[in-house]
Amino acid sequence: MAARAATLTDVAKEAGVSLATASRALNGSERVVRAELHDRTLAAAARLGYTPNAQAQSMAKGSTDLVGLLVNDIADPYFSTIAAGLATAAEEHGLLVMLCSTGGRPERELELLAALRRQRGRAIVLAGSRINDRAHLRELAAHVEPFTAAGGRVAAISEPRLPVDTVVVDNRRGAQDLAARLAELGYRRPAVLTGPERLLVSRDRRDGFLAGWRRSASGEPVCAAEEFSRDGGSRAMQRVLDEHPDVDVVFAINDLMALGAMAACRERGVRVPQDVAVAGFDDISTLRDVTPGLTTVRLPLAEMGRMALDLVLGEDAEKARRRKVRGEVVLRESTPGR
Amino acid sequence: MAARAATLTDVAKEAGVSLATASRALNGSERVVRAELHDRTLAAAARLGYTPNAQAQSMAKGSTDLVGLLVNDIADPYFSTIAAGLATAAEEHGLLVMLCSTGGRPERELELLAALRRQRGRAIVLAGSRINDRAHLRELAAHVEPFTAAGGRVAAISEPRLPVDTVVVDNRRGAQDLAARLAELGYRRPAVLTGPERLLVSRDRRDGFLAGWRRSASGEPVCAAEEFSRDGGSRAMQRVLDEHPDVDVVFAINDLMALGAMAACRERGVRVPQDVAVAGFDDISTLRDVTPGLTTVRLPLAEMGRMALDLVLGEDAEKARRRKVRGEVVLRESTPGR
DNA sequence: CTGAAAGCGCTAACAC
DNA sequence: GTGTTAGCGCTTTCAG
Repeated sequence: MAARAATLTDVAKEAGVSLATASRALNGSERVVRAELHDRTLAAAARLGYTPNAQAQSMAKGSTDLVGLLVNDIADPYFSTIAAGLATAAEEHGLLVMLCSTGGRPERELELLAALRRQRGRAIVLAGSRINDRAHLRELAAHVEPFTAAGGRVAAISEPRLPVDTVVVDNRRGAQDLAARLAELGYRRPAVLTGPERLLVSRDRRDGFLAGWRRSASGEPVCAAEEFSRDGGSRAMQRVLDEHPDVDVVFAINDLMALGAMAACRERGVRVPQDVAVAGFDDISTLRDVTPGLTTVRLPLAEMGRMALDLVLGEDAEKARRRKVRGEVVLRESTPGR
Repeated sequence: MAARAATLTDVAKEAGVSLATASRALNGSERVVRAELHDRTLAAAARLGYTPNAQAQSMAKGSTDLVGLLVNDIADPYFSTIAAGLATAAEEHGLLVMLCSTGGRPERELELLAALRRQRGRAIVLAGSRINDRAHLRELAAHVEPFTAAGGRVAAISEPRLPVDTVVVDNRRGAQDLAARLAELGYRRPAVLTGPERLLVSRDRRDGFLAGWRRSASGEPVCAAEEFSRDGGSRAMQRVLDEHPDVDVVFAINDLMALGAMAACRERGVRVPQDVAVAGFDDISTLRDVTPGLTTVRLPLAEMGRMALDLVLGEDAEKARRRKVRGEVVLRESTPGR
């Protein structure tokens, strides 16, 4: 066993035609091959269980139909929704998506970017928050530059820190709008549950919220930083409950953290929204049915994946283009107002 | 622009060494190359922004470090969790995962399987329920067979319908156990919310539940089939509420459908669990915090991804091996008992 | 330890 | 129309 896979040469021999003819019949342009030879070739291919070798094909023609997608964590619904959107768009273009998950580790991000470069895909999409680390950014750029110089295309879905096309989420603005709405609803003692300081998403959303709050109401929000996850949200909420029991509304930097926060409240016997209101960010679809309904800032996640692919497949506009995405505040029962 | 990427030949020339030496220094075994030439080569490579061409490499050495993963829907947490588990395991083996999402369309599954074959990956993992369709199964097998015959490995995470290694989830057993527990809790008028009949997961879970129920209590469960999703669950629940308002417990074939069912109850003013109890299947992690806590059958999703990779990388045991996975009933507040 | 040269499977000129 | 042949970028004998 482990016999080698049938090659085009095998097929050509089996069909009694030349290599070139076999290639044309199987993978090349239509009509050029006489019907009889065409059929004979196809029959031979079927008999041999032949499948073209994509590696060899793309070497010979110097181009692939692969696009790489790099995400922080594929198990996170934020990224899996983006991935799904991008995959759908890719299918329409006949492209194959190579999806890699970095687990949020910067070194791994570099490794995977390198791996994607090696695959010589047509394009690479980087989804996932940039971190505030010049050295890492420089290394990233060092990979991106030769790739684009060689004709590869790169886009990012994140803060615009790299010299590539990027789908920019207006995190500040979204959080700011949310803060304004919450202040309007009569809340006065806010807390912000953030992720690690180095994550730009986290920083932007917090800063946006603070700005929006200061503009609309008095009372400085308290902040608690934890891991960027459901459990982080839970821990952050517990700290807030311990240290600032009078807080009346909590903004968690994303829905997952908000989920953890709500769970923490439940465990402590703190009622949401009667005792404390909770809001998140992203509008993860599986979370739309939690109770009480979670107020959040809706992001068009799947659409963002599609936009990134469009950017990366579109005209090469020399300069790094920006496509801005705005979040829309969605008020639900978790913030009924006072 | 669009200058071609630097090749090994370029590097060799730049470093003033032979192609073979450059190859050895950059990608081959260590020590064989004298330190000086080694360094000179690396320097040249860095200067040129050289990255090996993986396609060419794997052509030359006749093997890849790609493994393909085919899932129904990457946006579904069931699959994204499996994918994450598999990706983690793949990383440990230095393998790259090529993730493809079929959207549940059988034709697309075939197309993507073919694409994965073309990529000549080392292995392919098929995750996702098989459907009850002999023709489709035959076509699938027709792709799998030549791939394995040529030394490729294939594993499935699903019902064992294909002649390949498979991680088999004991859906019947899990549902059966759940039924027994619910009967024990005193429920007497059950309903089952299923997906399309052709989906084997759906069928197995329903049949398991029915069997378990009949063994433990009287009263035949009513069934409602809808789409295999949150919205399907909602619709199915509405129908049950309309046609069998006396139902006291509902088993939804998976957590997503259960979520939809709970939402439908809320909209109708039917209280869960006071008026009707609800249970799901899978134990999706983001759904562990819904209220009331959802009774379900826990599946080790990430672990299943890892197991599939182990199978596919392990000794080729000639015969299609089976690794059975059992679900564990997790009782939560959505089924407090009567 | 280093270099020359033969492929890996396929496409794309280029001839016939 | 169809066949021949020269690469695509790299690894790997096989000689030196």
